[in-house]
Amino acid sequence: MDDMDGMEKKRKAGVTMEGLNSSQHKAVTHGEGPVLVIAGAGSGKTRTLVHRMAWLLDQGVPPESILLLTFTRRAAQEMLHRAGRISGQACNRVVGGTFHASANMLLRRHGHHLGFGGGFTIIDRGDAEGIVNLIRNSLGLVGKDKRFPSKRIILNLLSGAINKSRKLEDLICETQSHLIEFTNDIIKIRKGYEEFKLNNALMDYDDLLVNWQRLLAESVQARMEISSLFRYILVDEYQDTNLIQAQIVRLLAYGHDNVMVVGDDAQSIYSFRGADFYNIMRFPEQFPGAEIIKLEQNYRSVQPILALTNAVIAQAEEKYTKELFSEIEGKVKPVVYSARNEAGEARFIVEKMKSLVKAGTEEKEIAVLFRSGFHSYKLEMELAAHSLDFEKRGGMKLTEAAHIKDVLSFLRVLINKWDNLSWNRILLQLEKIGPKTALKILDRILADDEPITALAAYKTTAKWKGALQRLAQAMAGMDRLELTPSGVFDLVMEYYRPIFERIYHDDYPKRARDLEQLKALIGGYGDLQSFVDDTTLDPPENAPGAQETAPKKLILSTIHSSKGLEWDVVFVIGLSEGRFPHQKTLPESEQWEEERRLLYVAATRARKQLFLTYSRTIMTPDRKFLNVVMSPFLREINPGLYIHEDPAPATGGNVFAYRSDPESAIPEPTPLNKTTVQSARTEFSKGMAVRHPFFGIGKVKEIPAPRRIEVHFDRHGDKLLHLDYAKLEVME
DNA sequence: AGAACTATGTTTTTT
DNA sequence: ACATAGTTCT
Repeated sequence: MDDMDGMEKKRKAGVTMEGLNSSQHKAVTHGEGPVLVIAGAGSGKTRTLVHRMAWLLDQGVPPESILLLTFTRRAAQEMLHRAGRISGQACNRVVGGTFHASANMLLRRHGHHLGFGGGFTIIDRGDAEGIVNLIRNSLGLVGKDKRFPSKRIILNLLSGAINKSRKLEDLICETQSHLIEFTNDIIKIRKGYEEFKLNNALMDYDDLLVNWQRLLAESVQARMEISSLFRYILVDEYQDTNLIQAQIVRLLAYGHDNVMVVGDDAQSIYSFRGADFYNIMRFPEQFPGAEIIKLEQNYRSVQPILALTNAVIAQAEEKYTKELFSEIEGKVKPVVYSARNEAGEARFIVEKMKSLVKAGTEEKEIAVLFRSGFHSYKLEMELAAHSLDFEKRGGMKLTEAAHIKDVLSFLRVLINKWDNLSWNRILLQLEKIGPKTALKILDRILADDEPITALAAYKTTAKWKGALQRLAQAMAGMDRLELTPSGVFDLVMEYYRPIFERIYHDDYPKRARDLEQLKALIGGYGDLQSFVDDTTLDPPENAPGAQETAPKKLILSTIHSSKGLEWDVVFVIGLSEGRFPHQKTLPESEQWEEERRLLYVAATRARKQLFLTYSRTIMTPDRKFLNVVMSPFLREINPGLYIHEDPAPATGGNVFAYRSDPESAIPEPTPLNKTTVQSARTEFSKGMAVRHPFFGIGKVKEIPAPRRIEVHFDRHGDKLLHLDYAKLEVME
């Protein structure tokens, strides 16, 4: 990075191509027409795009005719910044961002206002309460019908449908058909959904893209206008696009086909969100005459790390064959560490970290990656105990926090007075008003032409009447057009602060800082409508003007959020069976393959040193200990590719199904030993009835140690067994 | 009796 | 943050 800084500073005009290999150079200087860059991890995909951007600018292409589509807003900013340094030109006129942000901007420009003016509501997890209540209410199933699906099921169905659906009608239809499976009362459900559909136009992230796609597909004029506006289109992480996004790219390039997409099929990890890596395969069909450039040299990792990551991905069922190689010197093999328990795993990591830091590694060059957010809890505690500072990524977003949503609902109601979900949220904040009462109030006021006035006039003898009046008064005060967004915000806070301090009495000072941040954000907007649109679709992380602060701390991150980043030292933790891949994943499924790619993404983040750790015992949801083995993805790999550190080797028992053969360079994977997996997954607890092939039927008496079990057998008395040896079956 | 509130346990990944 | 069960309020 540093040498590149120097290189970029040295030049004033004329893009330098130093440090690019011939394939990259070819991609960068490709003048016109479609290009597909298929590239491995760490092969300089993003660098190629950055250099192309700089090169285009250097050729005299005006910045505003370049459209840069990336996966995250942060990635776009980073790329624009770098291209600016290389070309010596300001890139702030290049349009860059996520698909959603660009869609929002372009649609606004074409007068297709999105957001809440039309009564659309974005669904997310936090809105579950409102949605489910609306459904239940419209079905007349208030707290009676036990057969009615739970909130969780409805939500899962909705989000499942969202990921796949193209149109609102499909969404409703699909959810409805799933709901029918869960209930026997088809007519009721249908009727309820019809009403639900009428009252609540649902809009999800993909619908925004559909709007964009429709605009481009249906209006030749819009298509012409936009495609002549953006003469060069660059797309990063193309394997993470969904079908609509691919269509949008196709339509955007109408007439000129100057599209360059880069991607790696082996790094496709977002299928649960609708991403389809076949988009990469289909690119040449969509853009006839597309040039395909492969980047196979890795510029990130040392060869031993690459050997291991290659082995991980070599097991994939379906892939473009790419054998990555690296010329970066280094002999340190990745380390696989088997800990006895999670505490041991955490201790190992902290100790290693401390010695690395002592030896001169900067803390910001170390990252810990894991499958799910909660896998790092133990480690977080251990780090805190050693007063090591860290930044956790992949947690909650600013706009997902409850208190931020509270404030946003006021703003949303001001934009759309019939936004029932936001109203619902506001009403629930009042004491003595719960879901039922809120619905009753909503029923009345949403039927009115002026909900706020109707609220003020709401007749009731209940104790909360005063609170309702104060709310109505405050809302009426906010609902004035001459107010600036900041002005509205201040009024909201004036009303909301006492409520805020009551609801979050535990930790409101901490949450108050988020509200300050929101205030700063809102200050950058001229009108409330755009603010509400933007925060809903693609929330900006920082207030305008706030410096993007490069973290100086050690990073803990979910693998998903680590995409596209790299560190000198990477720890991938929680590589136990049942934890990675995620428990519900079935072998030989699409999902299984995606989990494997996830491990690949994680391991390829490392430049110099890679640690893969797992614990032999994990805690189950019901606080029982579960004996587990190494993740199947690691068991498939030739142990010669890593150093196995094992402070307490499992005695007996073939933990590693893989039989190493030092002679064969690329070994055949041994199929997983199903019985081992089975017994490893079985959990035992006190009082459980079990069967032993020789001792017969018995009852678990005690579990003295993680791998030991004491059983009282009907005929043979008490026996202390070792789980590695004993073939115990659980009786149902 | 029904609604609101409190306490407790669990949690896949996210533009 | 959500689900669920159990308790208190109206």
